[in-house]
Amino acid sequence: MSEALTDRQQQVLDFIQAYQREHGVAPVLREIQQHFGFASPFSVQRHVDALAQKGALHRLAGKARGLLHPAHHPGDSALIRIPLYGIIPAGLPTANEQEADSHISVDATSLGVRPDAKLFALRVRGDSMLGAHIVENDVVFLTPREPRPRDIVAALIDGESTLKRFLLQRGRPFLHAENPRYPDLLPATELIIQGVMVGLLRTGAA
Amino acid sequence: MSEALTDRQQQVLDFIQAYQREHGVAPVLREIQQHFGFASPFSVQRHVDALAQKGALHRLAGKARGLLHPAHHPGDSALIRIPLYGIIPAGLPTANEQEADSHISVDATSLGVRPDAKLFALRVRGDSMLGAHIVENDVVFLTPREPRPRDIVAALIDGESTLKRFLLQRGRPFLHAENPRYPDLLPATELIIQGVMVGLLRTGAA
DNA sequence: AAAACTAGTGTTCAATTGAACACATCATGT
DNA sequence: ACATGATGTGTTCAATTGAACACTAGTTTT
Repeated sequence: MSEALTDRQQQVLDFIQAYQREHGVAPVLREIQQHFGFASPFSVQRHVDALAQKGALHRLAGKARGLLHPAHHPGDSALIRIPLYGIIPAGLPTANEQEADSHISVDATSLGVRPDAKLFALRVRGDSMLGAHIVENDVVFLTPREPRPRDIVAALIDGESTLKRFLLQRGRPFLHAENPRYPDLLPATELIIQGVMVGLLRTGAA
Repeated sequence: MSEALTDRQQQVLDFIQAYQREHGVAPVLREIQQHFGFASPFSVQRHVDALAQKGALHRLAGKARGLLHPAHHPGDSALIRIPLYGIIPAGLPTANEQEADSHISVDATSLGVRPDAKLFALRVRGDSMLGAHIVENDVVFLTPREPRPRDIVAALIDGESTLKRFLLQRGRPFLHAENPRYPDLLPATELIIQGVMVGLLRTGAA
């Protein structure tokens, strides 16, 4: 479907990509013109037209800076900025992202979540979820929502948040630590479920 | 440092964010105006000015669609784009990122690597590294460099890349699968080490 | 040699779009 | 009462910027 690009077209495409990364917005036709030293904006115009026709570029006709990389497509490369808490404070960490220790940026599609998902992250302490292959210092991504059975959740127990697996037994919710050294079942009533695990990031090797 | 936003300013900021996600470019002042039903573009202008002054928004003065999220800042978020391969082909996957299945964007600091690090990613097949708490469908991040003892490496064995732990025994390099069901030691000579694991991303819960 | 394609020049026009000013309203606090 | 600030209206201006046309030149294809 997408025909091969000519050398010049590839160069223009590369420049647009680089410009977007550096400035956060698409370049204007005249900026491309300047970069290549063209004497006329029309040269750029036709290269861009060609790129759009070959599907290598999506553009918003008539709109300023409407050059969009297919890769940078709506939704596609939507980065989400996830606040990382050492210990999740009591209450839901919704509004005040300021108090986060730091932030992690990941693109939504790689994490398999919606681009507008409200996530927060928690650094794992201890080995209570070793059986689920979650080790100390792992960073788990969580989203506040109602847990479903077998979800891994962050629950607030004794003022500290802990990772547990959310289970149903005889129709009643329980929390289960995936490590035989920990109490097997805790009644999940009266407990605050802060979030459901949707992903994990580990740095370094094991 | 950043003062509190008024209700209206927050609404405007939210709209800009939503618009960017949906269209890939920032909205134009008049588009914001329409969305809120303002009769005058100047209202928007002052909200945006206020947002910029409070640091909630970065803008390119005079440029069309120059409304930038601080999160989307240039330089600030040293994002690295990591090509994800299903199966790493023979040879080092350096230049041709084009053949990657997809890309994952993560900020370098969160991964604990240098911003100019050349990484690639590999989706884990099988359970050969279960002992290191790496499970099927995990995505491991690797960098091409000389392995050190106890590093987890991707090695090319029989035309397929496999994760193993790199060990020294009696001064000689060996590869070790962290799973008793797999052959314990393989001589690491004559094998191509494609990369050393520097991180891991898991989507979904366990 | 003719046709087709890529690349570029010079120029013009109009739509898009950011910026500015003066004035009005409402709430808040002094 | 008075000042202050947030919010909104109407209007005007100028810079930014995409789109178009006519013409030239080199290369490849037919």
